Amino acid sequence: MLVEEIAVGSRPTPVKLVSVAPGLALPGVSMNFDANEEIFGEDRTADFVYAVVSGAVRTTRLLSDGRRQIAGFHLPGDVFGFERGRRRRFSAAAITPSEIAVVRRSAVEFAAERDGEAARQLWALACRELEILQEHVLLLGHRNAADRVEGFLRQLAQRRSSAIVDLPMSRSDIGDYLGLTLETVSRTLSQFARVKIIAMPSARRVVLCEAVAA
Amino acid sequence: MLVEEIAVGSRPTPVKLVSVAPGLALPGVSMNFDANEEIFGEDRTADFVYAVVSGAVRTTRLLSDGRRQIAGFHLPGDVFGFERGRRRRFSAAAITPSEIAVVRRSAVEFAAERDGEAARQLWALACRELEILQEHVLLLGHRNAADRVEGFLRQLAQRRSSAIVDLPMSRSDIGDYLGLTLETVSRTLSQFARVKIIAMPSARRVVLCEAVAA
DNA sequence: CGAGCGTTTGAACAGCGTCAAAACAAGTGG
DNA sequence: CCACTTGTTTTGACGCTGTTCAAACGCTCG
Repeated sequence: MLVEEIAVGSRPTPVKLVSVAPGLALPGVSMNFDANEEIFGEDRTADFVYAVVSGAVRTTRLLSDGRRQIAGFHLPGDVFGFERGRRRRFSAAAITPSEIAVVRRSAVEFAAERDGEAARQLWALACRELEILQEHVLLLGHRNAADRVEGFLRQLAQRRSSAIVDLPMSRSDIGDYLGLTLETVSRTLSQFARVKIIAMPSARRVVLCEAVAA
Repeated sequence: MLVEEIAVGSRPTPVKLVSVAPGLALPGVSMNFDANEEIFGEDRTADFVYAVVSGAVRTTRLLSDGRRQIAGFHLPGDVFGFERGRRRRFSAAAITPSEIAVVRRSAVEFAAERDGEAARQLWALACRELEILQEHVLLLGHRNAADRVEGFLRQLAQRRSSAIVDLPMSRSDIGDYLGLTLETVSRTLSQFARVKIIAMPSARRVVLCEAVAA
């Protein structure tokens, strides 16, 4: 049965309709992943599509120089794992313990062909991912560390619609996302706190002051 | 009539079916743009979708520090100008004299809802754009200039399926695409030529040696 | 309480950005 | 055909910013 075919992850619930996006329910399962547990690996066959229910996920690629680049952070409501070809071009792992909705790719394609509204929804989802990726490119385009980190915090705040930003990911993750070292990220955050651009009640929580939150 | 509503560009052909992608023809017009002519501007209403027939296009965003980031280069066969919201989040301009197929957005959405195959094609197009953007993020993730420029040349060669790469864009464009200055791009290319990684018959043409083309 | 991991901070170095000038290419008009 | 203009590309010198290497600090959990 389906739940057996999904090798990774643990304790899948039985197949039923899972909500991939508001107004788009597809047959799939909900699975739980531990922190740092791999969801799928590079070069594996891409038979499933995923939606974050709770927690946080990172998609990464190993670079030629041995470093890893984080292609994206995926938060509740985001989908990931779309692929044109048969193989994965990135690997994905849970950052914190996460609940993930898993839908068979063929089920998605089936729905897209049958149901015009579903096709529209899927297209809108892909466009949303496109926009998020475009914003990521803009972040990386900034030449200095301060602008990148500030933009990163802004984006998180905007996606969460809150000036209080929880950082599920480590400094190293943020660095690999922004093309910086973890030390530079740490230093920049400390400096922001020193000049009162942000408050840092703990290392994994940031509060943006009004001027930045805008 | 439609051709009047499209303000920018010149000499639009009458409305007919234009090929947006292999196997996807939609009602639209073909237009010609001069080098550096704007196709659409930031914050304008996003009523059209575009496909490059010939030439080359850049999509850009003005950054807070006054610099501009190039979000993507669009070559023949690429589509651009997809938008979820009503307004453009980037501006687009022709790099060289270009022929562009222009399709009304409502026509695209109409086709997507009616025709399952068209919806599939559109989804595939969006996924393709996603993949190109992901590769762009990977480029920008590299910490040194040499790796970024090398990756850039590799991508162009791969998209063109040729070791001979024509660069329609200026050094400044490449810099804004890679998050580098035009001087660094120029220096890096010169260095590549010096150590015979590439040959540069002219400033706008690069030939990759076998070891790099792979 | 101690072990282990993530974070912070420091000091020295290297690479890229900045500023500036020269070389080059392409087009214009005498 | 050549002098002149304009825009792009190349190259040089210098300073700053982020990386690198290293050590100390502070959580969290056994």
